[in-house]
Amino acid sequence: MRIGELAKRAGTTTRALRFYESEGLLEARRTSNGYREYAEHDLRLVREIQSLQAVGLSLEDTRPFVACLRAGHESGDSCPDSREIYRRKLAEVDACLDRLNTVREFLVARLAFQDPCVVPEEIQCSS
Amino acid sequence: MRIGELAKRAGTTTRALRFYESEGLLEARRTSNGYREYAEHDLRLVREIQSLQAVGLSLEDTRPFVACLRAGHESGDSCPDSREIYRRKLAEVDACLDRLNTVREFLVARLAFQDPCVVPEEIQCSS
DNA sequence: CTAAACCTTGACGCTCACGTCAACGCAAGC
DNA sequence: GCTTGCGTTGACGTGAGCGTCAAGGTTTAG
Repeated sequence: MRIGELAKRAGTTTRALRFYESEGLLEARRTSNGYREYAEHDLRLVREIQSLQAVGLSLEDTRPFVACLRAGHESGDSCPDSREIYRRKLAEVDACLDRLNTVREFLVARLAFQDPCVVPEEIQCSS
Repeated sequence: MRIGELAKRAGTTTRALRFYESEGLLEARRTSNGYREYAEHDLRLVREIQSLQAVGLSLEDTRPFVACLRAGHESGDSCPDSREIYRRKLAEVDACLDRLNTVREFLVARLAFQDPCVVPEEIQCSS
């Protein structure tokens, strides 16, 4: 299958797929005219990347999962490196939740009363 | 006070202050040699901007607060526009909290078992 | 034969809040 | 007079994950 079909089946764009390749997440053999040719297996890889991005992992963080699938495992998160990423992300999420709860309380307080109030330190939770 | 002193007293940089000015958040009269000259009042404005950024508001969102202070109010969030920003932000934070809790449960589940699991839709909570 | 619909690489655009030069002027201490 | 440390404007860089041309080659349907 060529890049357009893979993109359509994965619900993404050719640009994204080329970007993944440039990042070393995806590989493709080339046909004689230089077109990329993908296998069914690659659809699985793309879907893995997408679902991980959906939970807020960076592309960088998806590497171990892709490698895990490439290594032949049935699921991308059955390898130690992948599970470590999960743990790191969980810690991040927990920290973010704490922070957002603090912010929430601050906002609620400011909306309820009009008293000056001490402000927390910094913020930059993403994902 | 000149820009360097204001930056130091506010714990920020001259670059940031010039940027605020370019965004219309801060104004300064100029001395004969072209140097910016700030009043004590401006320190208050900068602090307001900083504390709002600390709770995750964008610079754009700090405008009403700054305007409120400029209008002579004792606190930047005593004006309707400011309070509206608070409400919008609170809604954002709540949505983000929901999303992060979903993500958290997903991560915990994946770490606990190794079963395949349906993945949520999209993510992009910031602040 | 031609137009449409694919594919290729390369390169700039986007968001946000500045950081980091570059190249210069001004002021003060020695 | 020279250095040091202020200030000025302008312009490009940063990160993430692509979007969006640009300028071409290829394949297929009519």
